[in-house]
Amino acid sequence: MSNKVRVRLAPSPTGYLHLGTLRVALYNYAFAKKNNGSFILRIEDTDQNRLVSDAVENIISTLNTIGVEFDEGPNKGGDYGPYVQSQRLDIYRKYINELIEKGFAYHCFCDKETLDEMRAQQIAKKEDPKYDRRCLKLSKEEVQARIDRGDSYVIRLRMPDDRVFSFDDAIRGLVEINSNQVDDQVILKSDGFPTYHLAACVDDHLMEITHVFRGEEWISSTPKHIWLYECLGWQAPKFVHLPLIMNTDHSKLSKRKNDVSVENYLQKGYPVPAIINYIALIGWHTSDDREFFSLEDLCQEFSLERVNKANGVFDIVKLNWMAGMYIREMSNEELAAKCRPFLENAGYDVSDNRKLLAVMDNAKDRIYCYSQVIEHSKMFYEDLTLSDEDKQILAEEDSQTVLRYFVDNADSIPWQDIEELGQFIKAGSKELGIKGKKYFFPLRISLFGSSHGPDIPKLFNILAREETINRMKKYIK
RNA sequence: GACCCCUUCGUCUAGUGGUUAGGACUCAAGAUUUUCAUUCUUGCAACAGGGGUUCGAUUCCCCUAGGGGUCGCCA
Repeated sequence: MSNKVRVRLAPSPTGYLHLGTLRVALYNYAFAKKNNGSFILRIEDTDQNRLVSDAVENIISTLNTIGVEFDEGPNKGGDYGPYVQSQRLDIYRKYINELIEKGFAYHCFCDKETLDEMRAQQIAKKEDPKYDRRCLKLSKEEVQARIDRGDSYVIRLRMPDDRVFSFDDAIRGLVEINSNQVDDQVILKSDGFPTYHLAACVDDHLMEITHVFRGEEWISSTPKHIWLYECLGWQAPKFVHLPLIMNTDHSKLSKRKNDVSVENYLQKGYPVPAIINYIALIGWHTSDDREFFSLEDLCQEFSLERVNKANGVFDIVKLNWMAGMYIREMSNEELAAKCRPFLENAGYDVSDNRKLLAVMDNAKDRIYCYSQVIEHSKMFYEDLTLSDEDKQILAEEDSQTVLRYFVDNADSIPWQDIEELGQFIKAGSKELGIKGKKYFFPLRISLFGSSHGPDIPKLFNILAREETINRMKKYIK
């Protein structure tokens, strides 16, 4: 076996790509790149009841748009396939049989009701709920008889008694757990599918995975996995238990309290690099004050030593700030390309490229995701709806004078240049002897639909001559 | 409840046996701007508590507390 680093992302297709899974993917990917290793995608679809039909598709396509590339995987191929667990059932069966033969695993015929009752009794007696191994006492003949009879059964892993399992976690260091705390885990379900524990261990070994990145919720079942490797005569990989991402109230990040699927953020039009950057920073940081990292930066800078131990709160406010920073860094052309689908979807005619770019320039400072471009551009593409208060302002004599002034001087307005527009507009104020709100409100209201908004010269520039004059004329009595 | 993991501003974090404990987000104030947004400046705000070890602990050790995770034929 080579020493080459091999890591895998092993999502179960029970939903769209989760923020937590994204972070594991990012760390895996960066770790692989940094160490010249391989990154593998493996689909863990052993729970047939919770499958979501288009989840695999979503997970792969989302990972693609994020930009993490796999060296091996379901639609990619590789020497260790298949990369979908439901296609590896015979492999698992083989090792399960081996475990049974060696006495490390046994048949269990207890049904759900029996187990529930057993647990209830144990809890009542203040004991730790654990399978009491009643089926372990069954003789070979009894077991065979019940199988022949067609009784439904599962296979359980027999954990050793009173043995301390310890492992050197890459993030936490030495972790020790006594086997007495660990249940005889079901490794083969009655539907013939293995559970995560068996499937993941077998696959990680067969696929020569060197580092297992996963959330810290797996720490307490790690003894099962170590034991499994031992029973099969295999060497366990290095475990890398990552801290969890939490809701603001410090509960485990959940659908109920946050948008947890990456899809949500993609749909809203958060810049992909911002999503990557923000998520990577929950639980990882360099030793300096830097906080902007591209995927490439991450691949260069990432190290396990700098992954935090403590859970991290997902703070949408900071994500929004960071996303806004990425948008402000974009050129108007880039932003237009990203926003175009949203604008077209809203039914706006964005064929005038000059106008589109000017609208983008204005929106850039005000949004943190592309979908928000609508609320900051609708006043340039739709007819304005004015409040009664604003209508009154426009009806005032000074307002009328201001509007008429610009309509009458349309020919001499320097429409192309914001600087010159500014000067022209200032000069108008002097000439009319109207200044401050009296001067600027009618302009902004008639052109923009609100007394608060972009600079007047920008408004002129965005709308250009024809539309500016038309909008003003509309409110001249 | 048992076991395991964790603990620096509200949040993400940097950091060291001796620092005014640093940065970022948020918030507040100010500047710029006719207004809004952006930008800039300043400010508020943390070493969970108690014992040790030490000349000296935020930093090392122990205990307590708090938070989180696990205890499924889910992953």
